[in-house]
Amino acid sequence: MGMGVPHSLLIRQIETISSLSEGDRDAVRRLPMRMRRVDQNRDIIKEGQRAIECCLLLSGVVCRYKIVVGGRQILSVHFAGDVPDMQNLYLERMDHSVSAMTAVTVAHIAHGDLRALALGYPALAAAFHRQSLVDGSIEREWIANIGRRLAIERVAHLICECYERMHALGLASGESFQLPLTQAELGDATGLSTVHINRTLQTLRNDGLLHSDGQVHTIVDWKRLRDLADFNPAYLHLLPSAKLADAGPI
Amino acid sequence: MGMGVPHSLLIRQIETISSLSEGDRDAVRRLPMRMRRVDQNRDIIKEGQRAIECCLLLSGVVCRYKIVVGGRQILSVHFAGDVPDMQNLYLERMDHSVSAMTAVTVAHIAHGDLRALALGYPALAAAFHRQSLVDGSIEREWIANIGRRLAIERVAHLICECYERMHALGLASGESFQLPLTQAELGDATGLSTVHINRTLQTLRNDGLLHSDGQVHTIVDWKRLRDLADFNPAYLHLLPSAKLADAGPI
DNA sequence: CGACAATTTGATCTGTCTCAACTATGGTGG
DNA sequence: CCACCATAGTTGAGACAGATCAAATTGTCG
Repeated sequence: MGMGVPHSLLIRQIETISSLSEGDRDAVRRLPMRMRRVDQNRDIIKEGQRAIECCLLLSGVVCRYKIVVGGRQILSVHFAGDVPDMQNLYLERMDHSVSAMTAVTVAHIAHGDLRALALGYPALAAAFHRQSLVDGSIEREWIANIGRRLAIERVAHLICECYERMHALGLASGESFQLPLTQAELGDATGLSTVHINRTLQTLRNDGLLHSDGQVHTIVDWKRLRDLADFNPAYLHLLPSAKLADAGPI
Repeated sequence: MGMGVPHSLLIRQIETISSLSEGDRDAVRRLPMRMRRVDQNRDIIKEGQRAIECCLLLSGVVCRYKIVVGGRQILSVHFAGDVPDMQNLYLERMDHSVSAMTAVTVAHIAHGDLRALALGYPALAAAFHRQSLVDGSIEREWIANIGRRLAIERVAHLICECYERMHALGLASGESFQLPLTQAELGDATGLSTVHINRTLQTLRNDGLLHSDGQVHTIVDWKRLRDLADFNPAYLHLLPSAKLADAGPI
């Protein structure tokens, strides 16, 4: 009860975008959590359902997605430490589904406990609010990415974003990182077909920007990749302490 | 002091998605507001700026947008009663710009006053939070719209959304409504070119779904338009009292 | 080894873009 | 009051990014 690894993970995540006092951190450490394991490709919660708890991702990767007539659209990707369904704290019904892209472990936190926390600790209420605003900011960047960029720029941008966010969460270091998405899933995230993702990754590799081998991606030329993607990490609203150095790791 | 039209407008907007008590409404009525007029096509706030106040839209239409190498991408459209920049209550820097699509009047509300309100009235804090979550929900639907739907479906979906939202705000009644966007702006909102918007609107008209004449759009066959667009208004998270009847106005 | 999922390749097709010209439409100043 | 100009809408022709379809290849795991 309390003080566990899950609580530290949550605190770490919150502190990538908000500052907390020791009292705030202690309050988070007292949050009751219920662990659960979810298999790969299983939905954690489905569109239309109503939820009574949020889920903190402890390990693995999940995505949020919608099914429309044109196929599946992935809306966001989340890593260990993220709370992908913070939104249903104040919206009764899910307007999208959350799915495990790998086998994952999650910690469920009751809405009641989170709301009580928000009432007693305004800084945490603001941090939760801020968290959902950052999610919104990332969603807006995805709108622009899908709406106005070419395939190669879209893919490069998604890679840059995941790279930067995983660094902030301590899930990547150096120029290689593991992003467990299939090419079909990369397509669903960027609004492209699987075949075109395949060809686009080959182009990125031939151009000497990125080397992708299965789920392991190696940044070959960060500066040129960033320029191609038109990637400006400001929209992630990371605190300075969580950012990559400007010049990047290369 | 207070009790003005702007305050009623804000209350009406909040009540399309959250329930308030009389005490909450009174607190909103005491909010100090500073009116301002903005010309068409002027930015109200620009990407990168830091803001110390939110703006409540009193009349006219504004959009949020980003400029990327591929052009401009409109991220959302807002009508009288909306607070398009609720987000910068907890994020220092704008990650996008807000622009007046028509001549508009706005009421600025200081962040300090809003934060004080949120502290004293938890229901309002939740309503503000809920507001930004609904904005996020709409953004996610736009991702799916742009990423996975054909041009004609995208345009139809945007029209359905604006129609439904304007009804909820009391800005439209019957089957005709005025949406003051040029075809170029419709293109920027849907990730399409101006020329293709033009042809798509003609197709919608020839198919007997929608008749657009300048900025006045007339729903000719709501059911078929909704079906084509794959439009399900659940993502707007409107309270029952603000919804269109299921069958729609036709 | 067999089976199944993921990746890769080739060929063809098609939505949508781009470019360019032309036509309303409306506002402004001479 | 009209000539002018800017803005928005319309049309046509051609180009191209990316989709689709189908098959082959590779990888993975029981």
